Amino acid sequence: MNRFLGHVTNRIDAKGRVSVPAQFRSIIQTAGHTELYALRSLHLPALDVGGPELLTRFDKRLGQEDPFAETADDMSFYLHADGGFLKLDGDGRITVSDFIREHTGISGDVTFAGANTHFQMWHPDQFEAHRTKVRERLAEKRRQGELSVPAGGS
Amino acid sequence: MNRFLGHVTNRIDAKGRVSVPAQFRSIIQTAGHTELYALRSLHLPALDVGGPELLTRFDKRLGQEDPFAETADDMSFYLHADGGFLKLDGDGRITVSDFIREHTGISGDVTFAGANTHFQMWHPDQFEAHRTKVRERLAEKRRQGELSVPAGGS
DNA sequence: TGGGGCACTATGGGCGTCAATGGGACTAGA
DNA sequence: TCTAGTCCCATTGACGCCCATAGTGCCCCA
Repeated sequence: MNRFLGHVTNRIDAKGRVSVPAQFRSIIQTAGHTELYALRSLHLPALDVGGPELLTRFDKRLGQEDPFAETADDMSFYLHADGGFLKLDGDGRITVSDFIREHTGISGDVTFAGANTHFQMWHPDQFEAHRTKVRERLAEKRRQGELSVPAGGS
Repeated sequence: MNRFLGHVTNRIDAKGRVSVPAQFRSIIQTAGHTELYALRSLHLPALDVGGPELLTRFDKRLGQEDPFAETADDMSFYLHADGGFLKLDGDGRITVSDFIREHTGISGDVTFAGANTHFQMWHPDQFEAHRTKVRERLAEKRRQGELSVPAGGS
């Protein structure tokens, strides 16, 4: 399966390293990459991480904006200044830099959460809090009949 | 028959594994899959489980949402981060992870319940309680004449 | 119609592999 | 020379893969 799915929590060691879950790693390595592109999420205390093509994908969207509009400037700044690369070491670990810690509050453990085309890095507590909120919002929508379960068929 | 019907309770062994009922397994294996997609039910202490196409079906639903709205983000998080794959071993068993135990309260035994296009995993007691409640609700509705049972045929 | 045997499922357990983690040593830059 | 980053290796615990066994239902045949 070539999608990022599920979530795992790993420990940061004394040297500030943390193992990227093997399942996620294999997806990236299958694509032939040894680097990760990380971006601070706009509205969540989490990091969006993926292979280098993640940046490409965002860049493409940026290209569709009017280059003279303020939005394009903002997006470009956001992508290139507020994002960065993370190097995978030989054992599939990355170093948790201040760039990561500041935005996410991560200190001792990291929760890696799948997001289909990429994955996210969270402070375990923040992740749990967000999960609870998301479930509440969706349950509410469901109660209001705004969410219909897709019809089966097989 | 390619529908999930009935319910069975199986034991979790010392290694935390439990056999998926052969009846359910055969439906999934007939489709050529060795993986299961599991999702924590929004309103029940149960897991919704099915073949990978279950995720595809939900993904399709997600595609109908406005990608910039909060609901789309929530749904993606719910589907991709709060859901995950369960691997079937050579004997048709899955390991019951904390991911499952936390949400369902499952510890020693698991009740597998058919749900037509997919099936559910329950703590036996919770399942029994839910079953009783559902029957009561339906009986009440019927008493109020809100439920008409279609005439049987065949 | 009853008995024997076959097929299959659920369950238990051994064992090898791999992932996660910890730590030492080397290198380069300050 | 000291520090930070990298590379490499060791440990351990979890998990996948394999085989064994027991219980059960079904079928066939006498």
